[in-house]
Amino acid sequence: MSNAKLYKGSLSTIILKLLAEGDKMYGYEITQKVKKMTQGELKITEGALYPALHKLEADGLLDVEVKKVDNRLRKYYKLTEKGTKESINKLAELERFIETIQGIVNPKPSLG
Amino acid sequence: MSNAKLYKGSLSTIILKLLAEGDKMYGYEITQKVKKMTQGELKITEGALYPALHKLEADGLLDVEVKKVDNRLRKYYKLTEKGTKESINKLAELERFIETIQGIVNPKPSLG
DNA sequence: TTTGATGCATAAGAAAATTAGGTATATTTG
DNA sequence: CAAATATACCTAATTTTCTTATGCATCAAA
Repeated sequence: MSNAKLYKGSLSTIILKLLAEGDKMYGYEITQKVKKMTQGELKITEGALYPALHKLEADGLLDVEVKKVDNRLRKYYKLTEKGTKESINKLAELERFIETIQGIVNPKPSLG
Repeated sequence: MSNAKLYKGSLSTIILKLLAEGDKMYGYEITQKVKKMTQGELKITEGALYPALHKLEADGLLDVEVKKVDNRLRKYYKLTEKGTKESINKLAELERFIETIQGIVNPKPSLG
């Protein structure tokens, strides 16, 4: 279930971003959505996802709601107020990181 | 010596990229160059840098040459042939990773 | 009926950082 | 002159964050 090795540290940001879109989501749904959005490039492993979700919940960024659908359990997660704020921060941080990396990979001569 | 926290996994790629520019470099020089190129955004810690350099050397991607300048030791690193190839691969991988992340952070509606 | 998809979970291990030291020389600054 | 800062290397302990490998359960499809 894995592929890209470089996304270390960005998983929680990805989760927060998806949930900031509006709707609550459950774990499996997140893996499938990311897979689809990235054309299969990024396959989030369950061993990474569930601990990450639990940590975000423990940190007060997510609320959980358990539902039974088709006789199967789903744990729906949504952002708390704190989570909404944090998603904005994390997104900005990730975007700044990308710009920073771009500054190295594709530098402007004046700074190289 | 640290600041931006999201670059896990990209350090060796950064090192290879800088050395692919042409000139040999020594460790301290790399930290200073990255700091300058990123306007202080990315400060590579020595605890990360030196083990990374040693691993790249052990993997046959870098060659070392020790010099004494102003009565201080410098270990100059340069790419081996293998390292040159690997730098190209790693760079491409990093760029694909960035595109993938962009696809999530700034998705096209058709895939969202 | 057995494989694959859906849906959750955890434990052991690896990778890659941070943090916090250590050593030494040279320069700057109060 | 003494102390702080910059230059230059290093490593060990710890933490974070994954991967890999499981386990359990339901349901659909082959």
